Parts: sequence; structure tokens; C-alpha cells
Amino acid sequence: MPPRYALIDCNNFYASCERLFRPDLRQRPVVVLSNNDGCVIARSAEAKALGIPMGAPYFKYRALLRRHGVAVFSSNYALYGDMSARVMGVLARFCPEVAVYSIDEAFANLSGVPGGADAFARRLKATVEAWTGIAISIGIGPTKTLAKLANRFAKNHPRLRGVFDFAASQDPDRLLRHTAIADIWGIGRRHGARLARHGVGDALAFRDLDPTWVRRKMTVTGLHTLLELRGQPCHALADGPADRKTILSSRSFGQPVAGLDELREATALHMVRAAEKLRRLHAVASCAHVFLHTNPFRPGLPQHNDSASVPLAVATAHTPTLIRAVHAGLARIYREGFEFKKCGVMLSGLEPVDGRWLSLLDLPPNDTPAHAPLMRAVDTLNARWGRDTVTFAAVGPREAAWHMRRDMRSPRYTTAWPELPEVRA
DNA sequence: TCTGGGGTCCTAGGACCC
DNA sequence: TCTGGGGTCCTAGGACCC
Repeated sequence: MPPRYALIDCNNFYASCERLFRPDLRQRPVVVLSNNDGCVIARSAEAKALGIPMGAPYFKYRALLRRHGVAVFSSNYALYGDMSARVMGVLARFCPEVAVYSIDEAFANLSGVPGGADAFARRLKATVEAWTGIAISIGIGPTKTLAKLANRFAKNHPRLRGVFDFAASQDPDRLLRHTAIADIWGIGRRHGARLARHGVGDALAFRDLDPTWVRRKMTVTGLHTLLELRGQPCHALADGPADRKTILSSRSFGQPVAGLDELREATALHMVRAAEKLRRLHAVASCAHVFLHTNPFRPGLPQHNDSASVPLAVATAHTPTLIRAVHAGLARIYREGFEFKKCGVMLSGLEPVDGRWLSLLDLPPNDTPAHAPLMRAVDTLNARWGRDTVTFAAVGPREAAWHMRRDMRSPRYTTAWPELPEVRA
């Protein structure tokens, strides 16, 4: 049976999560800001109607937001992650095959579902909304790219009531003609602008281009997009289990940082986070990387961007060893006299912890087997009592000035006991 | 003052080897 | 001063996604 892909996604996900526990905001526009309260990354329908673009820098829009009584939130990933797990749980319970694609999206294969794809999707939508309070939209098509496209129509045309099957269309060419080139999944700003210069402005024109030309100008990625628009699947439901290749932890500072001591604390904190993720994947890393950036938005200031890679003698998930590695890298790239805006660490050469290669040389003393129980104990305590119940001295004081800003974070309603919502009769 | 963070994939080019 | 072809591996950079 040919696949019938569905793209299921949550409407204005972060903004919807914020509203769940704040019924007073039901009619008010809501926006959610990125880490550090830098820019707008989620908008309720009312906020979109006010003309606030995705990615709008907060400082430029603050006055407008205030004028229109927009409720503004710092991002609260504890809440969004938990709500995402609930939505995905419902999907997994009812769909024969699901692949989670992002925090607010999943693909499913609805081929052969009882009662037909459209009726099934409508039941699924009603169930998710009743059980979680999060509204979703569903697009269906013979390829993932067309399912994505169908999802846009489901969202943008209220008469479809949130579900649209591309195959049900009387005139598919017309749908493609009404899809702007940059709204195609897989075609971003750069290629969109380039195609527009060649007179290719919509999905229909792109679909009918010469595949050889597209292959040459846009690599196989672009070719796959074209073929998928023609109904020929190039992406499987789950494109391989996608073993992670890297783990990254980085952030802009709440305020500029010039001193080495603070950079050592910040990189240590990033490594604590990265190593937590590494152990959650039951993996070890064989290389640690560290990087520094000054502020690219201030080209007048002296700029210094650099990175260093530190190979590890033995692949490990031992946080202190990894911190020592990035501190060694940091010493190589740090320069005095610069205002740094951002730093981060990356782990690469990931291997499953059970199948790792041991060095032919003796194990270095910092990777003795005793370290695994210690890390396990740290992770267990933090899982039970909350993040950073126990941590590492190298990360420095908990209230350091360089930590990111999130001045408008809502309570972690569903994941922290002290922040449970209270209901008064 | 104030412009996110975390990923993937693809390609070109250099280093190195035989 | 002249001097090949073929292969692998790594890295940097570009493009995309949410």
C-alpha cells in the first residue's frame, strides 16, 4: 500500500501552552520570547494579526506589544517539553506509525487506517484537543513535502477545520500555484530568492523545473524536494533512526563577558548540560569542542571568534574530564580585551557506551570505571530532586551576572511541585 | 542596553597516502 | 625543472529545519 503521510502539528505551540493555565489570556494576544528574551519565537493568532513577525527582536517591538496589551513570556521549556510529551503520547496511542519530528510536530503514516484518512485525522484531532487542551492541525499527502503543504492549507483556511488531504483536491496544480516558493518545506530564504530571480515564484513552477538543473543548483536536497512535489517519496517516515552525531550547548550571555574566569564557568556549565544529554543517550564522546563569539551585530567593536577541538584519549561521559578538556581548549583560544557575546561547547565522535573502543594505551587515571557510578548518582539525584540539586564547583555561583535573562517566565505548572497552579473556589 | 539555540545534510577543497 | 591518478579523511562553509 502506498504511504499516506500526515503531518500533525500544534498550533502556535508555545503560546498555546502559556494559555493553557491562564484562561484570562484566552482573548488576549500572546507572544513567547527566545532564550535571553532576545526575539519573538511564538505568537498567538491575535499577535500574528497585529503584524508581529516571527523572529522580531524584542527590543524593537516592546512599545508595540505594550500598546496592544500583548502578554509576553520568556520561554519555559520545562512546560513546553512536558506538554509536547503529552501530545505525542496521544498520537502514539492511536496512530499505527508515528515519528516525532520536533517539539511540536510529528509525521505519521495513515495508510490503511479505519474509516479513511480524513475521518481518522478528525477523530485524532478531537482527541488530542480534549485530552491535552492543545489545538492541532493535520495535513495529509503522498509524500512528506506534500503533507507539509497540505498542513499549511489546513491552518490557513478555516472552512477546512484543521484537516486537509492533498489527495482530496480537485485541482492540485492550483494549490501548488498558491504556495509561495519560500513556503515549500526545504526551500529557505537563500534558494527562494535565487529561484525568484529565475522567475520561479511558486510551488507549481518549481515542480515543473528541469530536475537536472535543480540538482546542479540545489544539490540532491533540492532535487528530493522537487520529486516529492511530484508525488514521488524521497523521505521515509523516519529518515533512519538518525543516531545523533553531535551534542551542542551554547547560549548568548545575559551581558557581555570579557574575563577568562567567567568564560571558564560558562563553558563548564555548558559542558555539564551537554554531558547530561550524552549520558541520557547512553553514549560517550571522543572529542570536545569549545567556541567563543563577540557580538556580530556590533561590527564597530573588536571582534574575535575562535574555536578549539580537544580529542579525548578515551571516549567518556565523565563530566569533570570533559570540563577539563574544554578548559584546555578555552585557554588556547581566549584573548584579553574583547567583549564576548556567546560561548558554547560541542561533543562529537559519539559512540554507544557499551561498544566503545578502548585506547591501546593504559586508561588514563581520570577515566577509571569508578566514574560511571558517580555520574549515575549525580543524574539520579538531579532527576529525583530537580536539575542542579548537585552540580560541579567549576560552574561558579548560581546567580552569576552572565546567566541568560528570562525575566517573564511563567511557572513550571506541570513539572515542579512548588509551581503547581492553585485553584480557588 | 536590547537581534535564540540546537540540530542535519551536502559539497568543495586540502592533506595525506600509495 | 619536471613530475600522475586515484583514493580516503577531515574541515569549513553554506543551506536548511524547528
